[in-house]
Amino acid sequence: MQKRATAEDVARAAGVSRATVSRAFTPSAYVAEKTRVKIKEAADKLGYRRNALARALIKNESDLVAIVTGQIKNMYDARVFDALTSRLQESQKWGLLVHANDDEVDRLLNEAMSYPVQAVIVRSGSVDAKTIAQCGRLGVPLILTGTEYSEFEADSVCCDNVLGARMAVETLVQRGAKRIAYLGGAPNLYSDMSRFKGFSEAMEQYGLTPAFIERGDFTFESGLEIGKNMLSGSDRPDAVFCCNDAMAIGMLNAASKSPGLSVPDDVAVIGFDDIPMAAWPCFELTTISNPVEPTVNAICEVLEHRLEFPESPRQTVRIKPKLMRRLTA
Amino acid sequence: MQKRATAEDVARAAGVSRATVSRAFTPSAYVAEKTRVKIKEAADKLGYRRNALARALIKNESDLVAIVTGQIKNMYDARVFDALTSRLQESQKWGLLVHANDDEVDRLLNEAMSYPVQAVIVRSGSVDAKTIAQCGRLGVPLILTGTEYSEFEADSVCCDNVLGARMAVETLVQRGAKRIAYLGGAPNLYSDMSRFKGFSEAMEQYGLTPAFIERGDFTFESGLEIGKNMLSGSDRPDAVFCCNDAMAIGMLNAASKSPGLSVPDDVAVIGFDDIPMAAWPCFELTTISNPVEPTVNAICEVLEHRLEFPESPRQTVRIKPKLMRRLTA
DNA sequence: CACCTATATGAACACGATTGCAGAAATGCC
DNA sequence: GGCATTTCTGCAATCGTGTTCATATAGGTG
Repeated sequence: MQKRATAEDVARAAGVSRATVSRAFTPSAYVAEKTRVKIKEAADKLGYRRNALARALIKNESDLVAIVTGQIKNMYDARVFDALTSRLQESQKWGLLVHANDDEVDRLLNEAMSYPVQAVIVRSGSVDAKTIAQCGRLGVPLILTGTEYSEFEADSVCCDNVLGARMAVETLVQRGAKRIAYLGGAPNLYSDMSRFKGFSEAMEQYGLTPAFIERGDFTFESGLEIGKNMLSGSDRPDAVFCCNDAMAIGMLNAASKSPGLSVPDDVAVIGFDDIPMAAWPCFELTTISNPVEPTVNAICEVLEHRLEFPESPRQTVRIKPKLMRRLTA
Repeated sequence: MQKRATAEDVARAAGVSRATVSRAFTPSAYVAEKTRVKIKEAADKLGYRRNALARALIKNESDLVAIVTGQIKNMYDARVFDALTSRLQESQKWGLLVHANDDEVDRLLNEAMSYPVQAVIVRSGSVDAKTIAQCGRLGVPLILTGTEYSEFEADSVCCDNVLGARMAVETLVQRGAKRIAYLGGAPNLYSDMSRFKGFSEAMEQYGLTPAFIERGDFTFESGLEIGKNMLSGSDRPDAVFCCNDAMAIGMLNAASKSPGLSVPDDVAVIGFDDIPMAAWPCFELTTISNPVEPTVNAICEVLEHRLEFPESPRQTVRIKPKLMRRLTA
């Protein structure tokens, strides 16, 4: 195994000083065109690349961005992640991956902070106040997405969940639903809290009380399981608002297993997110779209703004959800 | 925005030299216990973390591993990615994400090589000989997964696709299928090539000729579209081997849209991968499992072995597929 | 030719850490 | 106390690069 070629090696090969090699790779620097060509050739021959670590050390710009993500449980997470990393790369930033369950976020993020990342994007999991303070102390901006912590010094980008849930209830009410059920996720998660808030507000506004309030874990399986119970009794709801599409599709499956129960006439189902699967002909799920592109764009814009103006007041961007009307509601 | 505290700052605060601070954070070094405590306290107060970049520069161990991945199109990709990153972290390695379409892999990987990563794991996309040579020249081991390039100097970990496809054909033949169709992906992809090879070999062995040979793009939509055509004619197949589950589920949907066609009696369907969705009660897809855990474990073992013995001969690990018998075949 | 300016280059320091070497302090033994 | 040994600490060099400063060279002008 050979060692990486350094600027020193290139300098020797090209018969110049190390400083000149450095300049040959810096667009704005004074280097005679002839020298530059000579250096680039020598560099090519040796397979030289500038050492990003040494460079970052000096310039204090590592071009690294930590991306904190939990387990990717469904295609919605996958798509956001995908779009985000790809978009970051376009702005010459590299994602340093921190894969953590909720209870590990703090420990792992702390370890990752050994790398002087230029920002931390938290896509999931909860971050505690101490960690946030730590980021602040290290001068690393923090961007929270999919959640919102109004108490803390961090930017955030998030779907307007309250509005989305309201739209869902409205859609169900317009179909004539009276006994509407709520199927959420773990109540400590922001997405459950905020969607439940929108749901409750809208219900109250229409003078309705929830037929059921149940919580799963955002997976298909939990939607199916809870759905089976919910739809089997004589007091079954005539509509269900599910906090994400995976659970909604589980609910649809539960409905199709219940004999003599048709969707949407006997029970309407509406989801949240609009994953590609929702549009599949076997589901045709009506859902509230939580649009990926705008979210990712907003994240990157907030990031770039923050890097340029570190002291600017913190931002909270709310992405507007959109009703995707299909067959189930 | 404040600056990061450095070892110098801690040294001043604790009244010792920078060297001693460094030693306080090195488990095996000679430091008086009292001094170590004093230093740790000062470090805590200042929010000091060792700068991983400076450390990597000296020790020539960045603990970074480049992970090259294409677009995450389905849950199989997502699960592998998930498991891989999480597993890497357990061995104190950090993933540097390179998100690239097939035609960008070379360019982006080259850029990423500015960071002295300790290895490159390529999960998708094709890498050309020049890039592989470049990795070799930089002394960075390359691990290919999901593909195999026997010509190149790289380790690889891959499902035994030939065997898996054979098992699929066998399963269909045992049900009495005679007119078996093949639904693959782009023929330049290793997964299509190798699965087609296994399919063809098994068909020949049983004295059968393929009823259809079609290729989609590994998405649900392409399975649905091709399925509609394939199943509508009078010469329709009595069984279909699909190269992945997403297309197989598209095919199932096409079948359910074809009046009077029942699965598996009129047409059996078998997939590949065993994504969680395959087990959902609405699909119950029989499929060839391409197990995630063993794959990821193998990748990490190969990686660790390679880092410890850089000069050892290159390895090719084949992961054994497994038949998951459900209702569709 | 003398002089000035614009352009090229190299020497040297900086970034934040690790580590070999040597000297200082502490300890043990006679 | 004198001396050897062990434990601890600081100095200084090092990793690979960027950048300032000073100097050297080329080119133009009178």
